[in-house]
Amino acid sequence: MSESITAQEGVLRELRLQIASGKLKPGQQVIQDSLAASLGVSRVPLREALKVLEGEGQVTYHPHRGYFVADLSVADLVEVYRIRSILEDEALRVGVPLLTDDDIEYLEDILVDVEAAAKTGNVTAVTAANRRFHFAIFEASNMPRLVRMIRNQWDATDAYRGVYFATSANLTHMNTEHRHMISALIARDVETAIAQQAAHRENSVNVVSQAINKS
Amino acid sequence: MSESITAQEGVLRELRLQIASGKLKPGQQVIQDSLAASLGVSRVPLREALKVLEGEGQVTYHPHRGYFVADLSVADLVEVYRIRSILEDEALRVGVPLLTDDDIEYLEDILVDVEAAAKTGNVTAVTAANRRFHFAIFEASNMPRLVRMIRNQWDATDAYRGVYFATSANLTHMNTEHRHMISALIARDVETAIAQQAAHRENSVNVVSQAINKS
DNA sequence: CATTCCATGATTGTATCCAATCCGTGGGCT
DNA sequence: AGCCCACGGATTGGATACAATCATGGAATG
Repeated sequence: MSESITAQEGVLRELRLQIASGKLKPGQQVIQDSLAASLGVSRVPLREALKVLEGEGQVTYHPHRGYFVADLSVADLVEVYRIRSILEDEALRVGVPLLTDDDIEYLEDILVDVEAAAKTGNVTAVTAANRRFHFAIFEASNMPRLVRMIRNQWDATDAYRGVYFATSANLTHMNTEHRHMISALIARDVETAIAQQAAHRENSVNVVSQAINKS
Repeated sequence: MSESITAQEGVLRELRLQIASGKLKPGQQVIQDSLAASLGVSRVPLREALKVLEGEGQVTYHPHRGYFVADLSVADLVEVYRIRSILEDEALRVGVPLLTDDDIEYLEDILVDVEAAAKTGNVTAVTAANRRFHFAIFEASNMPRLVRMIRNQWDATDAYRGVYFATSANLTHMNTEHRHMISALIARDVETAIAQQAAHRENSVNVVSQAINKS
């Protein structure tokens, strides 16, 4: 039998997808009645899922007026990336020295997935695999709270990330970065890993800030 | 007329108090029916408030089994304080140079409140004023997301903080620390401020870890 | 005696209903 | 015309009712 899941969890997953895919656009109000209906549930589990997203900063909430998909200002964007950088630096500083050879092997397996996905050009698959790669590294820190905070920051900009991985130049660039990163990890070279991760953020922030400026 | 507030907001405030005061003990299951009844609301707003607390790590949630007041392990505690330290360092590094003379004056006003509260020995008042002091500093960073993350980390250990401010020696110590801190702020001396804040955390972690070990 | 199974009560999950609030709109007044 | 207020539709907030799930304990079985 497939995993018995609560409606609320399913709703949460679906909402994340709709925000990341742009089906729910930044600034837009979430009309609970119609959204709940379109998801095939009542408003109760939907509202609980929205509370979770509110805590992550993916939506904002105004009492008696409802939930709105978060609309980041440039200042918000700068803050999110600054926070990402201090959190990710810490995760790498702690985690890289703890990497086992098995961990490295696992990371290389993920890289194979990423590159395979890149060949097919399936943007969703690339995005997911890229994420798995970076978070597998962060998780080596053994700091689950820290990793969750980093994940929240990534999610916060999902609505703007757009189609970065849709052009082959960007895909090639990503692969190069990943290869540099894994070399640093094999050498357990913390500082290079941190620098590499910073470069990765640099690309990301450029894509996202363009998306924000367009809107 | 006083602020019209939603039930859910009131419930959230009350839950925070009950967790911080130990009325809801770490590890204990939250029985929604009875708690909702004791708060005079139905389960719907209670559940939404619990979702918020779950996002902050104050309670844990197991589908179909319910919510439990978070019970920190020593490893969790270490992680929370490590995260606090990187977040607070950043807030000070950004915020201290931005402090205006007005800000400093405001901080001194708060310190007067803290010391007045200390004289009365009202633990709740001291705790609240102490918190106001530290967060007023953090807020100088103009990084609301960062400040919120720091606040979450403070909240995470509220259930264990106990009666630190109940002994006069500790109160005296706190006042001394605050005076050192404000000197550093007046001098816009980032590094000393960071060191002072680290010392403050050091006290805190000792208190909290004792509380965890007792349980 | 240990183990499995099921019945049962306790608790959570969700749908539905109604109340409270907000917001736009239009009529009346100056 | 411009302003104010009352009203009505749209939407959210919360209470209640019921369904789904889980945990407990005791009976049946080996």
